[in-house]
Amino acid sequence: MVKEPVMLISEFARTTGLSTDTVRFYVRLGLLVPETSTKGGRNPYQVFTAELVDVARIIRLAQSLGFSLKEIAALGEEHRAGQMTRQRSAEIMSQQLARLEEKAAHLNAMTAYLRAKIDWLRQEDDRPEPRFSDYGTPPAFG
Amino acid sequence: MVKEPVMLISEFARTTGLSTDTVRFYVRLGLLVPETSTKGGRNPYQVFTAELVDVARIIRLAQSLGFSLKEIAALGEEHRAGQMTRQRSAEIMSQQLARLEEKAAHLNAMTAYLRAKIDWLRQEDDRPEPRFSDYGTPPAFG
DNA sequence: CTTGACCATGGACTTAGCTCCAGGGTTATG
DNA sequence: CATAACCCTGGAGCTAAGTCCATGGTCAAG
Repeated sequence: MVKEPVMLISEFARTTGLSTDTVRFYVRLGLLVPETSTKGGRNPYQVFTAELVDVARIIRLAQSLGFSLKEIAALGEEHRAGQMTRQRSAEIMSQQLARLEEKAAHLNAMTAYLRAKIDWLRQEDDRPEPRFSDYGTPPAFG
Repeated sequence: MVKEPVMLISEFARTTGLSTDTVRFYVRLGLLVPETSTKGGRNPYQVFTAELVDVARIIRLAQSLGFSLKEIAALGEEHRAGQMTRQRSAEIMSQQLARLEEKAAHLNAMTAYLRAKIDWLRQEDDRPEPRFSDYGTPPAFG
């Protein structure tokens, strides 16, 4: 038996780089679901596992890629809510994956455009300035 | 001479899919810099060019990739502020490009993780569940 | 059994990014 | 010149995502 790292909120906050306030905030939103310690009396302490450290990292990453906490929560919600079959879980994750790939496409469009523009700027020539519309994803957002 | 499409705010809003309120908001933030019409008397009308339609698209795209309006504005600020050399512009854009590539790395990490997990879910085997920390970018955010 | 380090709750406050008026000017049309 | 259809400014209000107390309970050390 390897000892699973288990910690209280402030240590968890330190290891994830979040503030305790933010951690509690995420717990309220259901993004993080810590266990309940027997300690703490009427207001029991929350205990966080190593797994939750991973979850926290995913949350921050997803967030930095433009997903809202609500969207991120939805994922975990469904995961815990129903005792889903592995198949169902896989389906949901595939949808999530599709959204990531969409973002990747947008990213590639912007990257290509920027590259072209940088290139254009570096050459002292008189080709026409690159236009974003030529590199873009068609006019669809979300 | 091809007629550059020039429009007033409501048409611009329609073609970009933004609300006029949002457009005005962006103008206030300096994200969009329309020209000033001679019409409108004391409160002159703003006129928007096709170029700005492109800018609006870039803004929305960048935003969907997790850039804040402030970050997006900073880009354009510097662009307009100094009469920059092409070299300088290229440098700034290269930095921007680096940020995009960083995001791309994050995206790839998440994508790889999700794929692994989906795969794991679909196989009814008993390999260990994939851990995000094995796919991730090291613990650095921003 | 006191003291310092934690923990919890609840609520007020902040910033970003919009959205929604109200009030008033301008313009094109008949 | 009336009237609809625009335009402008200014300010209030809203949601998301935190942040910042104040207040009070719990625990471990000495």
